[in-house]
Amino acid sequence: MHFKLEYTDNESKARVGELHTDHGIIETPIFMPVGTAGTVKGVHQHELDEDIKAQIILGNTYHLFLRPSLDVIEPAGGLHKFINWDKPILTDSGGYQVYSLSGARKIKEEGVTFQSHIDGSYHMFSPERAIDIQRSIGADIIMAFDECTPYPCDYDYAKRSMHMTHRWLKRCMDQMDRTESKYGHEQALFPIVQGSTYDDLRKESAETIASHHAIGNAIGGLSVGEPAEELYRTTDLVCSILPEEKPRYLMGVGTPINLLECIALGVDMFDCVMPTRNARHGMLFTSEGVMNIKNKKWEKDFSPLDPNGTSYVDSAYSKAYLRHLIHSKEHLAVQIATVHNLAFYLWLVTEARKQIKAGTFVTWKNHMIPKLGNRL
RNA sequence: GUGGUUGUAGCUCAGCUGGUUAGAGCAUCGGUUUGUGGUACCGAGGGUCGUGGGUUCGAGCCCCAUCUUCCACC
Repeated sequence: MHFKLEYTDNESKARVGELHTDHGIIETPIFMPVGTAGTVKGVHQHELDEDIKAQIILGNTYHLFLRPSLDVIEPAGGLHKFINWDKPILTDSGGYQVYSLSGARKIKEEGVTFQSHIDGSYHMFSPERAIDIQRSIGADIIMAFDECTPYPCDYDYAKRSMHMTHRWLKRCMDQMDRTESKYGHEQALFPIVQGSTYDDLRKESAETIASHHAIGNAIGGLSVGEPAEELYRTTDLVCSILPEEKPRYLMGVGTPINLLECIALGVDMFDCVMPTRNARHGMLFTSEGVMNIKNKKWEKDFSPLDPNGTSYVDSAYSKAYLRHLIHSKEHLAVQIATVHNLAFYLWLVTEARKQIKAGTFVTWKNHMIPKLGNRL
């Protein structure tokens, strides 16, 4: 696997590149739809490919490990075959679940013991175990096992946690060296920068991560409730230290505005549950702003869902119809809204890519951001 | 016709022996959601307690009349 940096913007730190994997090329900047349990909720794999134009999707180690479990994924031939998706997959290591399931887990140097949310059974994830599981799942990009600290987080805790994440990274890398891919394609480990919102910790963490010369690097521990200015300041600082020639993945971000602002800071890859989760609750993202399709004002609006939208659902269905489906809790509502939101997110990053190559990115971004914040 | 039964928010219903501004679920309206424990969560609006009298310091609760729901009997 390798990354080819193709263009760098003159007016910002935005870049255009290609990440070559054994399952195909990912054109950056890219947004990666989240498919926690082996599915991007509500959409078919062929829709992901043909309508949404996703180039890579996420899976989740914690969730897939508990269900269906490796006993099913391994004999299936790995996650790609199991779910019928032959483009790249990235798996999160379960580090975020350690954070989000904070009620039912215990963190130690050796690893994390936690209780299954499904049947209450006890399990232990160590850095070594997280790598082994991700080998069995077979993702192209596998994430280091880290601790994602909450916001706010006191300095001493953030510092100790960051150092443990660094030690865990070393153990992840050693385990990568001791093992090999199970399904014949290359798997790359991305390490994760931590350090909460403390500049000196972020600097130290970014330098440590950079020193490992991984194929790509990730920024974690953000978009956990901090103000947008903190997100941008920290991302800017970390990007200035991470190597130019390697892809940068900002984990868990974000809103359409977050994406454009962070692309301008030099981020290449994003993932976020926002377009999929919010779709299920009736919030649609469009190039003219966000729309709560549940609102009464759409009741008799029979115009296309999004006249500027790129996916077939945007012209095939009306606002009034989607409102009706959402209110009726119909399954088709989830499908339409999710296809729309993901297609919009993919359009946004693809358009950003074009604008960077054309040298018009900053002008375009400044034109888009006020619109993206509108409430329709 | 007689006896009993019922009437409280748009809907289904709680409201203990009468005691502050009458509650819930659903529905409606609005908001939240950032490496997915999310068909989730938060908030708001909405009732002259069938109607009219009466008893009482005080009535959704007690009494009378009347209308209404359902049941049984003639």
